Amino acid sequence: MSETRIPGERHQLIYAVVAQVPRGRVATYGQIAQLAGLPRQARLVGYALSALAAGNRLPWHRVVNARGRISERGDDGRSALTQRRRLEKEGIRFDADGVIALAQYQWRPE
DNA sequence: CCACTGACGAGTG
DNA sequence: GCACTCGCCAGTG
Repeated sequence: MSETRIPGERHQLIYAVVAQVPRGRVATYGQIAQLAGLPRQARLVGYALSALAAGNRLPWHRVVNARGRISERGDDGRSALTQRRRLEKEGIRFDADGVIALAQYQWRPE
C-alpha cells in the first residue's frame, strides 16, 4: 500500500512528541524522530523546529543534539542563548564546554 | 517547475 | 577521534 502523506504531516507528528517532553528534561533530535515514528530522520526534527512560528506553546528548547549541545541556528546565536537560559531556568546544568549530561537529564518516556 | 537552503545523526574509512 | 557521505522534508524566490 502506498501511504499518502500530506505535506506537513511529519511536522505535526514531531510537534506532538516535543510537546510531551517534561520540564527539567531534554530530548535529542534523533530521539524525537524515533518517538514520532520517523526513525533515523533526526534532520526532519530540525527542519520542523526551524519552521516553528514565534510565540508557539511548544517547549522547543528541550530539544538538543546527540552530543548534548545546543545546535546553532545561523541567527548569530540569539535563539541558542534563549534556549540555554530556559533550560538553566528548569534546573539543567551545562559544563564548561556547553554540554548537558544526557545521562542525567535525557527524557526517558515510559 | 527548478534550485537552494536549513535546529541532525548513523555509518564508513 | 576526525572528515566525509547520505537520507529525508518543507518553505522561498
